[in-house]
Amino acid sequence: MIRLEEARLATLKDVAALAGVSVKTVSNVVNGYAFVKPENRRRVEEALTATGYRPNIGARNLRRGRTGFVALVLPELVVPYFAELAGLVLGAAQEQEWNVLIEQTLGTREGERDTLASLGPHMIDGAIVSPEALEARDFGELAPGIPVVMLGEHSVDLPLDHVGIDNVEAARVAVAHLIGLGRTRIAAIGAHPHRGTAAQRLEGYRKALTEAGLPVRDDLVATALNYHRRDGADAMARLLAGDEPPDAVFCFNDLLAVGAVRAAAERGVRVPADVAVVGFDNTEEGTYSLPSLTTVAPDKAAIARAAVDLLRRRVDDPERPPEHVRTPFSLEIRESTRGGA
Amino acid sequence: MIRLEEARLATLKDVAALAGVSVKTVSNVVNGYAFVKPENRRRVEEALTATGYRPNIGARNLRRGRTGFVALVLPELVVPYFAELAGLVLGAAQEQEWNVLIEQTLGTREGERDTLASLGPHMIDGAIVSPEALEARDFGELAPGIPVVMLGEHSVDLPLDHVGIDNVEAARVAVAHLIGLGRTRIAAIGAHPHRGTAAQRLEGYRKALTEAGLPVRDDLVATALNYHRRDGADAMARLLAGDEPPDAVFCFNDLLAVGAVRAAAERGVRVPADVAVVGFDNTEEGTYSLPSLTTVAPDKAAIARAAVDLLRRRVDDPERPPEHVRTPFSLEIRESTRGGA
DNA sequence: CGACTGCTTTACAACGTTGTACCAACGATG
DNA sequence: CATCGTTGGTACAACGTTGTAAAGCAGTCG
Repeated sequence: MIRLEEARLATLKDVAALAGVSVKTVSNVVNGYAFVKPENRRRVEEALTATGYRPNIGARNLRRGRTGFVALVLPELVVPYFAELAGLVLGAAQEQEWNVLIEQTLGTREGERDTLASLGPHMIDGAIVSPEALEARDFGELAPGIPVVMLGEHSVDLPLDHVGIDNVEAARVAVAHLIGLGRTRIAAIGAHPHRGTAAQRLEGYRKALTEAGLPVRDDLVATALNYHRRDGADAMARLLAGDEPPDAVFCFNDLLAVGAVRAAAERGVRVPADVAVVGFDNTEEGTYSLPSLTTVAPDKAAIARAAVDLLRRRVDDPERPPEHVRTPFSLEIRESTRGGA
Repeated sequence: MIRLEEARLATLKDVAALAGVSVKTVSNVVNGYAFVKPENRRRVEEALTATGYRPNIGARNLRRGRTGFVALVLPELVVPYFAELAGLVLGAAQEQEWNVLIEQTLGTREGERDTLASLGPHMIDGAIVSPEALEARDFGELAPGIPVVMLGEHSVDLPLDHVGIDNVEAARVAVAHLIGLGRTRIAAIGAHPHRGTAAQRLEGYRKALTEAGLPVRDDLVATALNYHRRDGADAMARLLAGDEPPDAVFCFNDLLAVGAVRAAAERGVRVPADVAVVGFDNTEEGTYSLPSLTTVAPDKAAIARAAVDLLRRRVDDPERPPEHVRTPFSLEIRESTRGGA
């Protein structure tokens, strides 16, 4: 049963020798060029399967000037939203015959800059970037002219393609839902000095309160420097320790919400009876948590698809004007804002 | 402020022309060759920064016969264990100057085979594979001689490098913990016909019961064809509907455990009072869930590091005998098996 | 002073692929 | 019969890089 594999992989040259034609003819067959004599085509195809030929992508790309790789630059895979999104982007990219290089920036400006710098310009055809702390000048690090699609909101106002939901409106809807439940001391968790999405969600939060004639109280806006469960728990603990603790909390992502729920439970504060909680991202974790999470649900599949489509079009035509795609979202109402346990 | 970027990226030739030396001398400087006259080195370095030269990875790899890419083949990024692991592998690979190509197989044999086949042999230096349904013959799809490191247990007995914890022992420890709480009707969730790890964890489960003189009852072993939250919930529902419902459950991963806890809660069954629950993987989700999850905690960082190290050594010396690395684990005891709510 | 040694640099080929230019048949057209 | 367009095929160069071999130039030794 021991089978000696040929040490070297077959190249066009090997196939050509076996089929008795020129290298270029084999290349033509491989690339589906029309004008090849049927007889020769057959011979080449036989030789192709006989040798188990696989094209050398590197060499092909060197010649063609394309790499077949795109980078997906995101903060952290351990954040379920990004893990889910990455999975969907992987799928969408596969349809474009693109391989995806996932790069983690860890959410810091340093990390984002290093990543952009390290992505050799020759390495990728383009990049899908989900920035957290990126600023305009950081884009100088990207190789000149690399096609980029941005995900989520970004404060930097660059002429780049962009995909995202209407964060202001989504936040407004979420908070309006809480107001509709009769809650009046509604807190927000997730304010952040440098994050574009944070600013927008905060704006939506304020808008909803104002529209309902409720005061916007600074002591009910909790900052979170990261968006992990721990940060949500810490923020909730601070809010609950205040003089007038909130009766509802709008968290800027599901992880913060999970942490907030946990912190509440640890203090004997019931969700939703004492505090209603809304999250953001509709990660699967929130549908099984106790209580399950009411959350803003962006259409992640649509985001992934749109991002890859946009990148494809940008790569094919670098001169086209930048496009902004708004993807839909919905509000998933679950136990954390409902009567149920 | 408009800056025209040069259309073409600088190549060694451009740098050489600017510095007034040969292409090879520039290459030597770039690669840190020792014997370059200081004067020339200085000139080259100036030209290097002046042109903003970045090596063309594709061309370099074509020449060197290495690609600088490794594939990480895993079932699904939405499974937190794999997301966490992927993040760690990304970090470890970065230290080896490797770029990581993440491929999702979706846990099916088809997916795993397609993935292996699509990874052009020229595309990667090696692969780290976390198989779920893979069988021995599928490895024929991998290009002959591609270095592979396997993660987790695999039933296929191939001469491959391998990293994983002692699943039998880990499962035994987990179940022994439940027995130590005085539980006697201990169920298992996660049996699977084709999964190597499932078989091993089941063996550990049986071993612990037998050692304690408890009967192994087939009606307390629940199959899960996937390891998602939904599968855990379904399995738990089936168990609770039985004649003698369990007073403890050992789940083969944390997602199953989360689903099981949810299903119990929906039926008014208290965790841990009525049913104690143990998970596996120590995902962060389990530390914030209500109740928090007692779980087997593999050292994921150690796994990632070992996998990358092993792959590096295999790439450097394809002839070395396969190595099996056992990474440590611990049992994290939390609320789901403790007195607390 | 010739030969050897060690440093420094260069020209050239090669990795595997594809675009360009060109050549050779062939049948159809003038 | 000369010409032309179509079809089928090939040789060569080039993408950007690095290994090899070899050459130039010191200085040193016998």
